Amino acid sequence: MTKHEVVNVPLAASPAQGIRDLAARLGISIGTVSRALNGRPDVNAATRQRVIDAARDLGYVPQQSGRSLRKGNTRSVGLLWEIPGGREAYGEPFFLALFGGVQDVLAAHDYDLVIMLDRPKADPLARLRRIVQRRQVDALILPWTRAEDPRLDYLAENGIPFVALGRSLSGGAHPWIDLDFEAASLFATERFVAGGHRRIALGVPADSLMQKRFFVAGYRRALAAAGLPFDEALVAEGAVTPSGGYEVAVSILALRPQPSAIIAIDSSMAVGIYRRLAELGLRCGADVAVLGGVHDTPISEFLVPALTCFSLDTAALGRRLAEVLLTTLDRPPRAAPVPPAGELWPLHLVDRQSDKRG
Amino acid sequence: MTKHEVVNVPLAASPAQGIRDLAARLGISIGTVSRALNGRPDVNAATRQRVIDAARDLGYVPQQSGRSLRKGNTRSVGLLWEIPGGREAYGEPFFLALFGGVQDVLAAHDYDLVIMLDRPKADPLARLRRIVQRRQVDALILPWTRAEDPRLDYLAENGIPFVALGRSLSGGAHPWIDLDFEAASLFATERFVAGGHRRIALGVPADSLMQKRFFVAGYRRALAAAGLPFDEALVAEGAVTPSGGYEVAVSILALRPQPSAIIAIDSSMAVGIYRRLAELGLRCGADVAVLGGVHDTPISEFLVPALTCFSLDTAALGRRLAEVLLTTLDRPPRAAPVPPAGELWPLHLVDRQSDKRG
DNA sequence: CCTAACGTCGTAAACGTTTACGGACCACCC
DNA sequence: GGGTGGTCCGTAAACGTTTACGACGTTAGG
Repeated sequence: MTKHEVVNVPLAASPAQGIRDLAARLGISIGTVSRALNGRPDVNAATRQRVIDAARDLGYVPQQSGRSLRKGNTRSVGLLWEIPGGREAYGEPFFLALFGGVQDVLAAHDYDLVIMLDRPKADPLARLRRIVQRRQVDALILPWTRAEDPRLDYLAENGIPFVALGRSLSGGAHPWIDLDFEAASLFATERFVAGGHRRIALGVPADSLMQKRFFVAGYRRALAAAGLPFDEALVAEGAVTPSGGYEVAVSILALRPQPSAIIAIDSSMAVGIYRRLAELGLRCGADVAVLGGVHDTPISEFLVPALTCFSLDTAALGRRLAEVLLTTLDRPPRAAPVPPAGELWPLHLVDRQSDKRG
Repeated sequence: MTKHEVVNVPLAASPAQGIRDLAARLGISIGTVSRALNGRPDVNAATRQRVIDAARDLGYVPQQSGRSLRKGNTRSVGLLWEIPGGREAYGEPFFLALFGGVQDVLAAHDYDLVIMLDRPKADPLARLRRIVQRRQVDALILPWTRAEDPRLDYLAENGIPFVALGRSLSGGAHPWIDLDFEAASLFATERFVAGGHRRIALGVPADSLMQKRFFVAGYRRALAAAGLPFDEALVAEGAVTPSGGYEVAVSILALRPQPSAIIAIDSSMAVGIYRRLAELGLRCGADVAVLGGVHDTPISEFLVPALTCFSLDTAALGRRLAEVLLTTLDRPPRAAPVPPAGELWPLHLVDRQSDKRG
């Protein structure tokens, strides 16, 4: 029995479980198989092709646990997403498009995106710590930072690469991407002032999200520039949901003199605002102008009247988040670290009917 | 230097990276540390407590890759979720509540839920295969089965435990949970017939989801029982989104004689239907009755008029999915296999205004 | 013809953990 | 005092993969 005969033996049909199996069937060593599949230079072109073909035919794919144990990384990026216990939750349509964008870029670089859900708990770091200590992911994406956000400090201390969606007061220098809520509310308020509105109300979330600060700041700047007084009662807090919008509208529309315009921070509040207006016999647009804030979800366009709101390319935002993460992740070990930078994304007004008299 | 002195040495403050570190600091072997942390019986109670305390203080958590390499499992359950490339996507509010329920039960059993996104591709099995072959998860949850669903066959062939959300024509016996769409549309149609409606239209998705079959089947049964003819033109197809609902309404309301009632399969179509009605000067309820199908999302309640639709405890459904999976997953290796069973969950009508004349 | 260089591949040692196995020690009972 | 049994713990071998290292054969250069 010569070597040639061994080599030409047809490969068995049953799937190969491990690299040893594959190597045995090809009559070569596991080291060569691994090198061939990993694109190392020191393997004969013909051998490499044989290995690749055999792996395809037998359905061999390296097992992740062995691979990451040896290499010390997982080639996956985590996204830890906190959802409240109740039935309503914030930002779903928005997030799906966002995650899709992240996924596309990561997949192109052979990274996996793993989304993990978390419930609000006494210790906000508990789950994050477990993920980091178990080394389940190589890097993290943190959606919606809060004003004081211990997650940022924790990740920075432990040297885990991450990118934050939103700015924060805590944490040192780290890459972030945020939407320019301040410019958006500034623009919206100026627009209403120019349209003759004098009492303009704001709908914002009740929690400590950074968004809220910036949104109110832009509003105040516009008022000040127009010489209008800032009335605390005009800033109403509620959940970023239809029911939250409803509550916001209830409190705002009970004020006297009644405000003539409402700017919500997020368009998901709009449905609730519309309902309250209808209950009071007020026409949206003609009697009270409504501007729907950020996120041009599929709903905005089909409401009656169609909702004027702010839009951005959500999938592009997701792609960019992934790209930023990859610049710190996929670089040679001894390369100079990239300075962490922030990006402020503009929001564009989608001009529809809900803010118009006609 | 006696043993006692070694034992009483205070533990260093820097975090322990591996089990060897922890063992060295405690002056015991790594085997004992592992046994202590894994709750094995053959370890002294005092020693166990020392180990647990030290692990807590030093922040030691076993690294996942080593653990799963040795044990042959990952203690995580995957959920592969296909999202279309466009901006709109189906069922987000519904899914978030569902996933939350899954997460809660899995976490209670010390399993991780990892959600992975996928784009529709030429080979619908590509991603699934990679996940299975890399052994990234121990089991899978498959949302929304199609009539012919190769994913089910693939998982069954490879012996991967899974539970499907929805029934299917393909695949052998496997556990599933489905919503009783047939009973729902039967009930809704009967209700409209009893209310005097004679031309009742249906809005269903364009793809091959099993839901659609059952939904149309219930509708036809109710019509037949009432002696009403089945008119194919009354079944309109569209995406399960506001814009899909709009398109469905456009085609339905152009029919002559005009239908007096519309039953959508999913409440997310309702916003688009409402808009089309408004454009035609028709009053929702008074002129055309609308029934919103499944999923009582936060939006349904706040639409004007409030949407009558079907509801179910989505979080409970998610919890049940996880429980079903765990019965096949968390049992001793040599126990008798549980016979795969299916569960059909009823849908309850939430009675609001959109289907009423008044 | 000797040496160096090169291309290709096999060998074996890691990575961090769990666990089968056996050994040390003690207590107990005939 | 010699078993016997039990408790507790250390040793070492896995799990599947990647990769440093060295070996082998060939070629080129002197």
